[in-house]
Amino acid sequence: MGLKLHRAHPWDLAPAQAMALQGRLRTWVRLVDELPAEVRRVAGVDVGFEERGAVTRAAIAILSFPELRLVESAVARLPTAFPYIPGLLSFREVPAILAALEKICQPPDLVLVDGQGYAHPRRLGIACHLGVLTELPTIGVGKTRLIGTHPPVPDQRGAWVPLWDHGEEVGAVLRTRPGTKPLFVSAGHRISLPSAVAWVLRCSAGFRLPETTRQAHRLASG
DNA sequence: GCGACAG
DNA sequence: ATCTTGTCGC
Repeated sequence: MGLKLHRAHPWDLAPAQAMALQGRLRTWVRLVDELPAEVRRVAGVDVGFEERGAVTRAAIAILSFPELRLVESAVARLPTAFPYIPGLLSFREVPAILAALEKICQPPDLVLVDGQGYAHPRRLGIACHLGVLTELPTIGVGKTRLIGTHPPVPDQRGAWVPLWDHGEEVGAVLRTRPGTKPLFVSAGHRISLPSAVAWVLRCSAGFRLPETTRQAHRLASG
Protein backbone atom coordinates (compact mmCIF):
# COMPACT_ATOMS: atom_id res chain seq x y z
CA MET A 1 0.00 0.00 0.00
CA GLY A 2 1.78 3.10 -1.24
CA LEU A 3 3.14 2.18 -4.63
CA LYS A 4 1.24 3.19 -7.76
CA LEU A 5 2.04 1.32 -10.95
CA HIS A 6 1.93 3.83 -13.80
CA ARG A 7 2.27 1.27 -16.56
CA ALA A 8 1.91 -2.48 -16.91
CA HIS A 9 2.71 -5.08 -19.53
CA PRO A 10 2.91 -8.85 -19.90
CA TRP A 11 5.98 -10.69 -18.56
CA ASP A 12 5.57 -14.07 -20.22
CA LEU A 13 7.50 -13.09 -23.32
CA ALA A 14 10.04 -14.76 -25.54
CA PRO A 15 13.43 -13.01 -25.73
CA ALA A 16 12.66 -11.48 -29.13
CA GLN A 17 9.38 -10.05 -27.84
CA ALA A 18 11.06 -8.71 -24.72
CA MET A 19 13.60 -6.90 -26.87
CA ALA A 20 10.82 -5.33 -28.94
CA LEU A 21 9.06 -4.19 -25.76
CA GLN A 22 12.25 -2.52 -24.58
CA GLY A 23 12.15 -0.44 -27.72
CA ARG A 24 8.70 0.84 -26.81
CA LEU A 25 9.41 1.38 -23.11
CA ARG A 26 12.52 3.42 -23.81
CA THR A 27 10.37 6.18 -25.30
CA TRP A 28 8.95 6.85 -21.82
CA VAL A 29 12.30 7.31 -20.12
CA ARG A 30 13.08 10.86 -19.00
CA LEU A 31 16.70 11.64 -18.17
CA VAL A 32 16.08 15.04 -16.58
CA ASP A 33 16.09 15.88 -12.88
CA GLU A 34 12.65 15.52 -11.39
CA LEU A 35 13.51 14.60 -7.81
CA PRO A 36 11.46 16.03 -4.95
CA ALA A 37 12.85 19.27 -3.50
CA GLU A 38 13.53 17.38 -0.29
CA VAL A 39 14.84 13.82 -0.65
CA ARG A 40 14.30 12.06 2.65
CA ARG A 41 14.02 8.41 1.72
CA VAL A 42 16.51 6.66 -0.57
CA ALA A 43 16.07 3.02 -1.45
CA GLY A 44 18.23 0.18 -2.64
CA VAL A 45 16.87 -2.87 -4.44
CA ASP A 46 18.69 -6.15 -4.98
CA VAL A 47 17.83 -9.66 -6.03
CA GLY A 48 19.08 -13.05 -4.94
CA PHE A 49 18.08 -16.62 -5.73
CA GLU A 50 17.04 -19.68 -3.77
CA GLU A 51 16.37 -23.30 -4.63
CA ARG A 52 19.25 -23.31 -7.12
CA GLY A 53 17.63 -20.46 -9.04
CA ALA A 54 14.05 -21.70 -9.03
CA VAL A 55 12.99 -18.91 -6.67
CA THR A 56 13.75 -15.23 -7.14
CA ARG A 57 14.09 -13.23 -3.96
CA ALA A 58 13.90 -9.42 -4.21
CA ALA A 59 14.58 -7.03 -1.37
CA ILE A 60 14.13 -3.31 -0.96
CA ALA A 61 15.81 -1.34 1.79
CA ILE A 62 14.67 2.21 2.46
CA LEU A 63 17.08 4.46 4.31
CA SER A 64 16.57 7.93 5.73
CA PHE A 65 18.56 10.67 4.02
CA PRO A 66 21.09 12.01 4.80
CA GLU A 67 21.46 9.76 7.87
CA LEU A 68 21.37 6.59 5.78
CA ARG A 69 19.61 4.63 8.53
CA LEU A 70 17.31 1.75 7.65
CA VAL A 71 13.71 2.91 8.16
CA GLU A 72 11.73 0.32 6.22
CA SER A 73 12.30 -2.85 4.22
CA ALA A 74 10.48 -5.62 2.41
CA VAL A 75 11.28 -8.94 0.77
CA ALA A 76 9.31 -10.84 -1.87
CA ARG A 77 9.84 -14.32 -3.26
CA LEU A 78 8.53 -15.38 -6.66
CA PRO A 79 9.08 -18.41 -8.89
CA THR A 80 11.82 -17.58 -11.39
CA ALA A 81 10.16 -17.27 -14.80
CA PHE A 82 12.78 -15.84 -17.14
CA PRO A 83 16.41 -16.90 -17.78
CA TYR A 84 19.41 -14.66 -17.38
CA ILE A 85 20.19 -13.16 -20.75
CA PRO A 86 22.60 -10.22 -20.96
CA GLY A 87 20.49 -7.24 -22.04
CA LEU A 88 17.24 -8.72 -20.72
CA LEU A 89 18.00 -8.80 -16.99
CA SER A 90 14.94 -6.74 -16.05
CA PHE A 91 12.53 -9.36 -17.37
CA ARG A 92 14.04 -11.79 -14.89
CA GLU A 93 14.21 -9.53 -11.83
CA VAL A 94 11.64 -6.72 -12.04
CA PRO A 95 8.53 -8.83 -11.28
CA ALA A 96 9.95 -9.78 -7.88
CA ILE A 97 11.12 -6.21 -7.26
CA LEU A 98 7.60 -4.88 -7.93
CA ALA A 99 6.20 -7.44 -5.51
CA ALA A 100 8.58 -6.20 -2.82
CA LEU A 101 7.76 -2.55 -3.57
CA GLU A 102 4.07 -3.26 -3.14
CA LYS A 103 4.75 -4.20 0.47
CA ILE A 104 6.27 -0.82 1.24
CA CYS A 105 4.11 1.65 3.20
CA GLN A 106 5.68 4.88 1.97
CA PRO A 107 7.41 4.98 -1.44
CA PRO A 108 11.02 6.25 -1.53
CA ASP A 109 12.07 9.50 -3.23
CA LEU A 110 14.91 7.81 -5.11
CA VAL A 111 15.86 4.22 -5.92
CA LEU A 112 19.33 2.81 -6.56
CA VAL A 113 19.09 -0.36 -8.61
CA ASP A 114 21.68 -3.14 -8.93
CA GLY A 115 22.61 -3.12 -12.60
CA GLN A 116 22.65 -0.66 -15.47
CA GLY A 117 20.25 2.13 -16.32
CA TYR A 118 20.76 3.93 -19.61
CA ALA A 119 24.10 2.19 -20.18
CA HIS A 120 22.38 -0.62 -22.03
CA PRO A 121 22.45 -1.89 -25.66
CA ARG A 122 18.93 -0.55 -26.24
CA ARG A 123 19.10 2.16 -23.55
CA LEU A 124 16.69 0.37 -21.24
CA GLY A 125 18.62 -1.24 -18.44
CA ILE A 126 16.80 -2.54 -15.36
CA ALA A 127 16.90 0.87 -13.62
CA CYS A 128 15.12 2.54 -16.56
CA HIS A 129 12.58 -0.27 -16.82
CA LEU A 130 11.71 -0.12 -13.11
CA GLY A 131 11.54 3.67 -13.24
CA VAL A 132 9.13 3.79 -16.17
CA LEU A 133 6.77 1.28 -14.55
CA THR A 134 6.71 3.00 -11.15
CA GLU A 135 7.50 6.61 -12.16
CA LEU A 136 10.03 6.67 -9.31
CA PRO A 137 13.39 8.40 -9.88
CA THR A 138 15.95 5.60 -10.40
CA ILE A 139 19.71 5.20 -10.82
CA GLY A 140 21.54 2.20 -12.24
CA VAL A 141 24.54 1.10 -10.16
CA GLY A 142 26.44 -1.77 -11.76
CA LYS A 143 29.42 -3.57 -10.25
CA THR A 144 30.70 -4.55 -13.69
CA ARG A 145 30.37 -3.33 -17.26
CA LEU A 146 27.68 -4.35 -19.72
CA ILE A 147 28.54 -2.06 -22.66
CA GLY A 148 30.77 0.88 -23.45
CA THR A 149 34.38 1.93 -23.18
CA HIS A 150 36.10 4.37 -20.87
CA PRO A 151 39.48 5.85 -19.98
CA PRO A 152 41.26 4.90 -16.74
CA VAL A 153 39.57 6.15 -13.57
CA PRO A 154 41.78 8.10 -11.14
CA ASP A 155 42.21 6.17 -7.89
CA GLN A 156 40.51 8.71 -5.68
CA ARG A 157 37.04 8.74 -4.16
CA GLY A 158 34.66 10.82 -6.24
CA ALA A 159 36.73 10.58 -9.43
CA TRP A 160 34.78 9.52 -12.49
CA VAL A 161 35.13 9.26 -16.27
CA PRO A 162 32.45 9.03 -18.95
CA LEU A 163 31.30 5.68 -20.29
CA TRP A 164 30.97 5.84 -24.08
CA ASP A 165 28.96 3.70 -26.47
CA HIS A 166 28.69 4.44 -30.17
CA GLY A 167 29.75 8.05 -29.66
CA GLU A 168 27.22 8.62 -26.89
CA GLU A 169 27.92 9.26 -23.21
CA VAL A 170 25.74 6.59 -21.63
CA GLY A 171 27.02 6.55 -18.09
CA ALA A 172 29.90 7.16 -15.70
CA VAL A 173 32.56 4.93 -14.20
CA LEU A 174 32.83 6.12 -10.62
CA ARG A 175 35.39 5.51 -7.90
CA THR A 176 33.53 5.41 -4.60
CA ARG A 177 36.55 4.18 -2.73
CA PRO A 178 40.28 4.15 -3.52
CA GLY A 179 41.95 0.81 -4.14
CA THR A 180 38.73 -0.88 -5.27
CA LYS A 181 37.07 -1.42 -8.63
CA PRO A 182 34.93 1.50 -9.81
CA LEU A 183 31.14 1.38 -10.17
CA PHE A 184 29.19 1.76 -13.42
CA VAL A 185 26.63 4.48 -12.81
CA SER A 186 23.94 5.50 -15.28
CA ALA A 187 20.66 7.37 -15.14
CA GLY A 188 17.55 5.24 -14.82
CA HIS A 189 14.54 7.56 -14.92
CA ARG A 190 13.71 11.13 -13.91
CA ILE A 191 17.35 12.00 -13.19
CA SER A 192 20.38 13.25 -15.12
CA LEU A 193 23.77 11.52 -15.21
CA PRO A 194 25.61 14.22 -13.22
CA SER A 195 22.95 14.04 -10.52
CA ALA A 196 23.05 10.25 -10.54
CA VAL A 197 26.79 10.32 -9.84
CA ALA A 198 26.31 12.87 -7.06
CA TRP A 199 23.57 10.81 -5.42
CA VAL A 200 25.57 7.58 -5.52
CA LEU A 201 28.36 9.38 -3.70
CA ARG A 202 25.96 10.89 -1.19
CA CYS A 203 24.52 7.42 -0.51
CA SER A 204 27.95 5.88 0.02
CA ALA A 205 29.71 5.79 3.38
CA GLY A 206 33.17 4.29 3.38
CA PHE A 207 32.50 1.20 1.28
CA ARG A 208 32.64 0.53 -2.45
CA LEU A 209 28.88 0.00 -2.67
CA PRO A 210 26.26 2.55 -1.59
CA GLU A 211 24.63 1.85 1.79
CA THR A 212 21.31 1.38 0.04
CA THR A 213 22.71 -1.42 -2.08
CA ARG A 214 24.52 -3.02 0.85
CA GLN A 215 21.38 -3.14 2.96
CA ALA A 216 19.29 -4.50 0.11
CA HIS A 217 21.91 -7.13 -0.66
CA ARG A 218 21.99 -8.19 2.98
CA LEU A 219 18.23 -8.78 2.84
CA ALA A 220 18.20 -10.46 -0.57
CA SER A 221 21.15 -12.75 0.10
CA GLY A 222 23.29 -13.18 3.20
C1' DG B 1 32.79 -16.88 -37.67
C1' DC B 2 34.94 -15.11 -33.10
C1' DG B 3 34.46 -12.75 -28.62
C1' DA B 4 31.64 -9.98 -25.10
C1' DC B 5 28.11 -10.43 -22.06
C1' DA B 6 24.39 -6.22 -15.79
C1' DG B 7 22.75 -10.29 -12.20
C1' DA C 1 23.40 -14.76 -9.37
C1' DT C 2 25.22 -19.35 -7.16
C1' DC C 3 28.45 -23.41 -5.79
C1' DT C 4 32.40 -22.61 -1.60
C1' DT C 5 37.87 -22.17 2.49
C1' DG C 6 41.42 -20.27 3.10
C1' DT C 7 44.29 -16.58 2.26
C1' DC C 8 46.78 -12.18 0.78
C1' DG C 9 47.06 -7.31 2.01
C1' DC C 10 46.08 -2.87 4.33
